Parts: sequence; structure tokens; C-alpha cells
Amino acid sequence: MPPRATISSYAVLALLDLKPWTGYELTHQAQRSLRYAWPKSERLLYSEPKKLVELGYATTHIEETGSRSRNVYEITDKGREALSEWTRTRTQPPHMEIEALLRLLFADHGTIEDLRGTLDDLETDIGEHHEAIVELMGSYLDGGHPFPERTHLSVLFATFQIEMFKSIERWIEFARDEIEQWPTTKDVGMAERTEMLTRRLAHDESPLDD
Amino acid sequence: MPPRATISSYAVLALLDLKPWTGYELTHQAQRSLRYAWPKSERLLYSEPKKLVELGYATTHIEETGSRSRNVYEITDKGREALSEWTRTRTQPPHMEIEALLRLLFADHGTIEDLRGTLDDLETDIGEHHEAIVELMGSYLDGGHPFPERTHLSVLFATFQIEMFKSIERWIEFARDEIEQWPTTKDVGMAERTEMLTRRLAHDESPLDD
DNA sequence: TACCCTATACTGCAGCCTGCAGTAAAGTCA
DNA sequence: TGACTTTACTGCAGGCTGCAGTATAGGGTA
Repeated sequence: MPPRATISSYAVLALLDLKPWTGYELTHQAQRSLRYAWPKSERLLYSEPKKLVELGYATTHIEETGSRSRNVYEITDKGREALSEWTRTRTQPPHMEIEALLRLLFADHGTIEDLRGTLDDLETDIGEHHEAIVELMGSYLDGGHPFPERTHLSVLFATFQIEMFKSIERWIEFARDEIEQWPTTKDVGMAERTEMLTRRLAHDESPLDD
Repeated sequence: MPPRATISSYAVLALLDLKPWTGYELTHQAQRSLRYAWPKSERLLYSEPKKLVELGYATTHIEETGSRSRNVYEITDKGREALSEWTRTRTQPPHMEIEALLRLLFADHGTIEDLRGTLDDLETDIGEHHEAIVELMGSYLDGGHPFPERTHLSVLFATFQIEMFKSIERWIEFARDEIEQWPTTKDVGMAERTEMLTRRLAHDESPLDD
């Protein structure tokens, strides 16, 4: 029985459609370019091209370039067909795991200090990604996109990232102000401020812009 | 060798610290209350309490209530200690999987119509969660929080969700306008509009509010 | 009272995915 | 020529998911 194509298979297949790659190149290019859209481990990315060959979506051949032989993968017509079928299926719902939010939800097991630390951690993690994307955009301006004809897609994708990061950073500031008002993490319950907040949220108003 | 406690273990343990639960209750309560913070499958949530017992973080005893016997789990002192140790460790960086964004990144394999469909799917998925949270806030106003003394935590958590959902919905509108300008999904590259966008992003300006 | 259907309360298993440890050849510097 | 680093992977334990399957309790009906 052949393996089943997963979303990760299509992600790698889409890269293969741009040009042929060696296994190593493909894996590392995938880590770079999919990191924000579909983050997968190096380990998985190494096994995907093999699966694609088994599925008939790619071929592999040894290329002798100089001293070292390299295993080169190339997409097949069947692979291109599978790709365009994929674009017409229903997408999976988004899946987000943010441990910092889990900690917030159970922050009454620790101190206000612990919770502030959690918010700092989140800020650091988001900040790193935020900076990286801004720098990437700078490099695009200098003509640094590896597939210039696809710049519009990367940039529209980047607007999503930047918007997310900015929202999260704004929320972190808001959350810091909010917990400053709490005597401890425990037993604040439905105090005045929280009730006002709840009321705004129940009317689907943004509590951050006032 | 005892199993290792994962973040999911602590998530379930934190629920156990609120009150004793039966396995079924615990699993289903966890699905409800962790859905947005730490989404895990029913299957996993069923096996976590057993792991907690093995780790000495919880005890289990059979309770004969009426016709049916129920397996009741309770947290131990060792479990409470493990919980408070967890709150002092570094959080995992956020992990987000949004297939719709992956599709966007490779939208040149399909038509503009396909891409619009992808944005519609994303809007539907986000909209469902968005609505559910707004309704939940309404129920909190009516005194519907199962642990009233913890309302401040749930509500601060909810502000994060609502902010995220609103940002994503705003971005979807923006993206729709943007792709309306494209003749096809392919070869737009660094056109005028995209260059302006890239310039704004490279200066870390929000491209959505103008 | 026997029968059937639904809700409650789980378990086993295949298979995806991750992190880590390990391997081995090619390049690089002393 | 030896030691170290970089390139280029593989194997494996174990976390996690979806799905199929099991078993009992309660409730309606013929």
C-alpha cells in the first residue's frame, strides 16, 4: 500500500513545482519558507520527498556534479495534477497552540510575577518572528526574492504575519496594564474592570482601542 | 519507568486542581475549556488522568453513586507542587498551523477563484470561534462562569481571542481587495501595489490601517 | 417484558509527527 | 596527516490524532 499524501506532502510538492531540488536543499528551503505558514520538523521534511516518489508525484535521479553525487528530486505530471486537486479541497481549520495563553488561563496557580514572566516570554518569541519578517521585507525591496514572479504572494502572506504580531504585541501591553490592577492572581473574579471588559466583549467590541 | 509529564498533562492537572472530576467529566470539560488555549483530542484527554496517577500527581477511587460506579480523580500534594513548578519554567514558543495561509503562499497553482474560496473557508472557521467566544462572554455576564472567582482570567484570555479573530477578519477583507487587483494568481510579482506594501512592511508599518 | 435506540464511558490501533542521537563522507585548517 | 566542522542524512522512542470498536445504562414502545 502506498503512503497517503498529507498537507505536508503538498507543501513540499509545491516547492518541488518551482524547480528541482536535492533532498538537503529541499528540506532546508522548506524549513525557511514554510516556517511561518506550515512549521514542520527537519526530520519530517527529509522523509516527505521519498513519500512523493512512492506516490508517483516525483522522480529522483543521481546527479554527478564534481566530487559529490547528489540526489535530485523532480515533480511529475501526476504530481502537478495532485497539487491542483489539493487547491480545490476544503482547508483544515486553523490550529494554534500558545502555551503562554494556557498559563494565563491557570495563572492563579502562580504569582503575578510568574504571569508577567509568561507575557515576557511571549513577547520575546513573537518579537523574534516579527523582526525576521520585517528584515525579509527589506531584502525583497533589494530584489532578494528567490522567485521574483511570486513576490506578490509572499508579501500578502507577510501582511498577515505582521498584522498578527502587531495585534499580539498590543494585547501583551494591554494584559500587562490589566494584571497591574490585580492584588494577586487569585480571586479577582468579576470585579468592576472585568465586568466592563466582559460587557464590551459580549457586544463584540474591541477592548484594546479606546 | 514512569511516563513524562507533557504540557497537556499540566493542562489537565490544572483542571483537576479546581475540583475532583470523573474521567468522562474531566475529558469533556477539558475539551470545552482548553479548546482555544490548548486544543487536544478527546483520545489524549482520556489517557492523561491515568498518566497523572502513574506520576503520583493524582489519585483515583471508585465512587458508588446510585446505580452506576464512577471513577473519580483527585489531585495530590505532589501534583500541586508539580503544577507550581511548571508555572516557573520557560513557555514553549507559539505554534500556529493555518492551511489557508499555506494555500495563499502557493496560490499560483490555482485560480483566483480557488484563492477566494480559501479565504472564505478561513472566514467561516474563524467566524465560528469568534461567535462562540462572544456568546460565552454573554453567559458570563449572566453569572454563568463555572468558577466565578476565576472570571478575570477567562475574560483576559478571551480578549486575546477576540483581538486575534478581529485582526484575521480585517486581514481577510484586505486580502480580498488585494487579489481583486491581480489579473491571475501568477506572475504579478513586484508590481506597483506590492512594492508599496513591501515598503510599508519593511518599515514595520501596518498596511491595513490607512 | 422484551426489544431497540440513544447517551454515557471508555479502549486499541494504525499512522503522522517530533526531538534526539547517531553515522558517514567531504571540506578546511594547522 | 590528524582534528574539527559542515553537509547530508537515518533510526527510534514516544507524543498525539482519528477512527473503529465495546459495553453498560436509561427511556420509549409494542
